[in-house]
Amino acid sequence: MALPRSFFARDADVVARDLLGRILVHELDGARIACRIVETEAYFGPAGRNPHLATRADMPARLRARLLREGDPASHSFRGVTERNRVMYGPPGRFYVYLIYGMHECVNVVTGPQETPEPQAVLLRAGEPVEGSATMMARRDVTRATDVASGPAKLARAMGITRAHYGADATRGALRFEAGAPVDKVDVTPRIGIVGAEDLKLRYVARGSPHVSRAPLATKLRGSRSTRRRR
DNA sequence: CGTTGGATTGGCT
DNA sequence: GCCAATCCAACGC
Repeated sequence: MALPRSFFARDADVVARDLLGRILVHELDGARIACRIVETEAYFGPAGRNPHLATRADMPARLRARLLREGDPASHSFRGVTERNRVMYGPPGRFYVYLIYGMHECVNVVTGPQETPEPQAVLLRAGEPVEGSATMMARRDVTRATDVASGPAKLARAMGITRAHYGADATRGALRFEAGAPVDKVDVTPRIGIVGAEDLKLRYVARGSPHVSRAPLATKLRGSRSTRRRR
């Protein structure tokens, strides 16, 4: 079963959280390749475009106040509509794919209530290969399943997602989401690789998954776990 | 194992 | 011109 439009017609933080455990499928060259989503990040929009957040009693008060007052400066939609981000200003449930660092593509799904449109999206940061893993490993030229889609650009590349999918409907078509099983243990942390909004905790991770992206720098986690030997 | 710098396009000021 | 929601090879220890 594909995830319905209504799934994406909710705020980015809610969708990002709920997307963990869901399946991203791509029917390509007559075969199915699929990943179970294990890491996501939510991106909101500029202040003033999200008045309904005031009614979000379930959102942490500090985060809610911050988004209402200052918006989300780390979002690609923060400075208004442009050629690149226009899909974020459209209806939820469509893919927003962009190029970064001149060579990597990253995939997002547009989210947010349809009645009160806001330019939100959820970045797909990592996945666990569940179908066609051999195809994905070959495409990425890696030998370990945990290296296939453990990062936003890796995920896009492994699954054959490019800017050609920009604006495509995520609820139908060759590239789409299927139900899967939601994850109940989730870690919430600051987003990775951004500057200026490091205090906003909008990254969602399936706790304990070995398929998540690697923290870039000295991520001092108290009680850091011991190193494990590979096989 | 941790850290660093280079790659390389295109969006935006 | 500047530099990004990244990745990985190359180092140093």
